[in-house]
Amino acid sequence: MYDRWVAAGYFTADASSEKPPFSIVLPPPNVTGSLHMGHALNHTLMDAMSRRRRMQGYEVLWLPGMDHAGIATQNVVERQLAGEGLSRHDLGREKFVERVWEWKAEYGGKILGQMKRLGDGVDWSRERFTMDENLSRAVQTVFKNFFDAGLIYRAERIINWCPRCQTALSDIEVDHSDDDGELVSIRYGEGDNAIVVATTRAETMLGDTAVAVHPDDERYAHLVGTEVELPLTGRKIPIVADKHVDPEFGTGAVKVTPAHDPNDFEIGRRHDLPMLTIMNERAEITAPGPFEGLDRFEARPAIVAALREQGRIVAEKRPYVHAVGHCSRCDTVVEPRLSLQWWVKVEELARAAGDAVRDGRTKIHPAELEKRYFDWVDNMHDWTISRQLWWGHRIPVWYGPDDQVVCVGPDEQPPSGEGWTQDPDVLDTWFSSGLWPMSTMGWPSATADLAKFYPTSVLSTGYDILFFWVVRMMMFGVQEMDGVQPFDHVYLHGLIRDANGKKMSKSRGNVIDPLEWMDAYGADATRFTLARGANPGADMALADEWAAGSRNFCTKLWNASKFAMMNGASVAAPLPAASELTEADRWILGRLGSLVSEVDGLFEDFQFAKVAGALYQFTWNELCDWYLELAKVQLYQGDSTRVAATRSVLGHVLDTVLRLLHPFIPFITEKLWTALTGGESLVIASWPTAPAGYADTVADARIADVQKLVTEIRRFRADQGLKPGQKVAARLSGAGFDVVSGHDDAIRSLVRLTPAEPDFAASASLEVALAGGVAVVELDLSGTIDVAAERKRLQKDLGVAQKELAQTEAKLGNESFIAKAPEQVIEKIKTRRATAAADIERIESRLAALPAS
RNA sequence: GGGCGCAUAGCUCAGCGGAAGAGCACUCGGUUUACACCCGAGCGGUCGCAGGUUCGAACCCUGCUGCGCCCACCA
Repeated sequence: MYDRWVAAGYFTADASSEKPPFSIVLPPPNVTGSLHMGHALNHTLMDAMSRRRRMQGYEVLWLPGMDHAGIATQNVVERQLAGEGLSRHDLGREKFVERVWEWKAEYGGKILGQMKRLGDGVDWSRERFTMDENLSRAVQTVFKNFFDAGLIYRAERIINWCPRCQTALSDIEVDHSDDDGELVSIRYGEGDNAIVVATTRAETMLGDTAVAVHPDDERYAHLVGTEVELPLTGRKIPIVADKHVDPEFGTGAVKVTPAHDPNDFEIGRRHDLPMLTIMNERAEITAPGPFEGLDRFEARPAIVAALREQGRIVAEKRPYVHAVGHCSRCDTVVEPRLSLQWWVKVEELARAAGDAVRDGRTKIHPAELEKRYFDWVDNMHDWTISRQLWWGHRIPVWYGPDDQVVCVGPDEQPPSGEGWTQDPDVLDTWFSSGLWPMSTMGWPSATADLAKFYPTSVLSTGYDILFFWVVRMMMFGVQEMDGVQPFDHVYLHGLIRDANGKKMSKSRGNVIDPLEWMDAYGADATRFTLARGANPGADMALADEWAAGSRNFCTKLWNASKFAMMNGASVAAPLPAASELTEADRWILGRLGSLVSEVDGLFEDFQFAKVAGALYQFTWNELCDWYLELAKVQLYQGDSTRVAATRSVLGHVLDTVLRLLHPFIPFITEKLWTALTGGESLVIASWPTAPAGYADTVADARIADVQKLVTEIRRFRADQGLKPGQKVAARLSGAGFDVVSGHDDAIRSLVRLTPAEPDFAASASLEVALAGGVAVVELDLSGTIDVAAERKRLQKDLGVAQKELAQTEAKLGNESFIAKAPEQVIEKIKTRRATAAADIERIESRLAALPAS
């Protein structure tokens, strides 16, 4: 079925169309990735939005693609090489990159096949990859533009370095965790001049170029400006005063290693200290001496031991838990490292990205998350964009023989001649994925796609990615598209958790695989489950039961449709006029109209869980539980006109429900709808509008009374221990019944009541308060009535009514309430009091009339 | 350490100023001619705790407790 949709071109967008555009770019999954529940959720919602818009007559573009995922992909291929006993250096850069492309061709993009299984209606003719030629061109263009505008610069800074991946990491590629460390106190200097510092990183002391204390710290005031001898090195280093130092922590004196610690780097800059690098890119000690060549974690105990030998350790090691950064890819402890990197100056860009939301050009849903967006945008640090990898977009900068630096635009020739070399680094993956909404549509060329579909309508993603991806797209888009935001709406869904509310993760082993769910429950049920849980910005806990419930719903829909079609449901004839229909017909059509409006409103508000809930409720509780049952009476006992009308109503209601459900449940609805209507495909069918002219408050009230009467009789039967199928003779009467007497057949059929014969002798009776008055139901229980059960029931009802009376009287007796409450509220409470009083009277007389048990 | 959010029926969640709701689970009853992946009936909550505002608070304010997420350079 999916292949037929694709082949028919339903998902292929036409940029020259006259229809209004609706566009979504798929957040590109990593080329190494496979479908997890978070994807399944997001894809379901994007698919639902785009399917609905397509049915509404929009020209829909849902553009798919993948991210080259620099570090992740390079790691995968390097691991593969390691299996062959090779490293990337054995192959060399060019061969290695070739190898990555081969890997991509063979194993990459597994997720795309999984998307088809889910039913994603994406435009496959426009599939993109961040390393595609045009996307690379976009990257180069932006780099050049930023470079020329001074928004990109090269600087030596302390950066997070992964000694295993051998690359710089951006802030977001570093995970912090509280690790156990040991704080050791080391005495620098001798005698009166001595000062004790505390550190968890003793090995960096070889690179110390100062000791810092707080300017107001009187303990050390006399030492500021003097020098101490750095143990093990014989170097003299100054003691400086810096407000960064916390006098309360440790000894109040801190060793300063500007080349290996971000804080110390800042202190070093403030005091113009030398930046002494003592570790190489593999985090091995390079300082000459006995420790040279040792790994940082070997050097630490070695240096502590050497210091102890000299009597420099003044306090024993003390366990200390502190936050330590880890590489998000390989979990190696990050090493701060002084290095020359390319940076994006974010201040202006971030402000513009913030303004786009402040001005309402881009709306974030749910709006509460705007606060987080502003927090992030207003406090952004400059962004390190160079990565010491081979897989990615190479930095388009060439260095010449006389320290020349040339940035090469996409249509320019790199400088040639002796001594020119290109920067060996590649760009951060987010640099290219941040251009996604533009680059996928052909930017920097002025393409038809760009004209038609940019800015995109909605960006849908998890709130966890708001900061690093959404913000970047906003910065790039606003900057490069003359201030036009990349999307009108940002919808943020929650995170998926397991049944215990824990985050799903491979290490916890609590991951639910959407593919397994699709095997077990079907793609439709999987999608519907996710939709039912999608409250904006709120996390959802998943369990198999939810999927089973959705599967049951799909089965219910199937059975109900089958039943309707077996009974001739059809859309061949137009819906008869309201005057030719029964109250039951008008009721369901009126409810259907409300449902359509409700669903539309909720969809516009990104309230997917509520859309799904409303459809579930209507289909199961109104259509199946009531209308189909009422329709049976019309179909089996009605005349030919009645039968034809009922078939038409059934057909139209079912038709509309299938259309409304299609965005969430595409496969089953397509199958049922084409069978019902003979139409080509529901994918290109029109979105329903509320059937006009059928809403009927009188019919609604009548059916509500029928429902109440039926429910009460059922309750009575259950209390009396009657078997559901057992037929009981009954006489129905009373003012309340007179109003709904037109539904006599339906009521009797729903509660298995047979007509009262001439010799009818009631042994039990029941009074039901309806909107139209009290209905009296007299039943022949052949003389046997469970008086105890009946008394119990009546007493329970009496208790409820008495409580209600007491509550309402207390309220109405409250002078302040009467003085200040709005009129409608008081009226409502008066009505409640009257109803309660009448109920009490009725129930009491019933109780009095009961024979003693 | 800073910021944000959440605490409502056994579970997952709606409701966010005027009568405590849904689905699932549970109990009871069912050979009702679409469906047992079903039908019907029922049980189940001083809305985390303590104050305050209000005629009225699950809903607004303050504090506390417990979770969760994001950010973060306290050696």
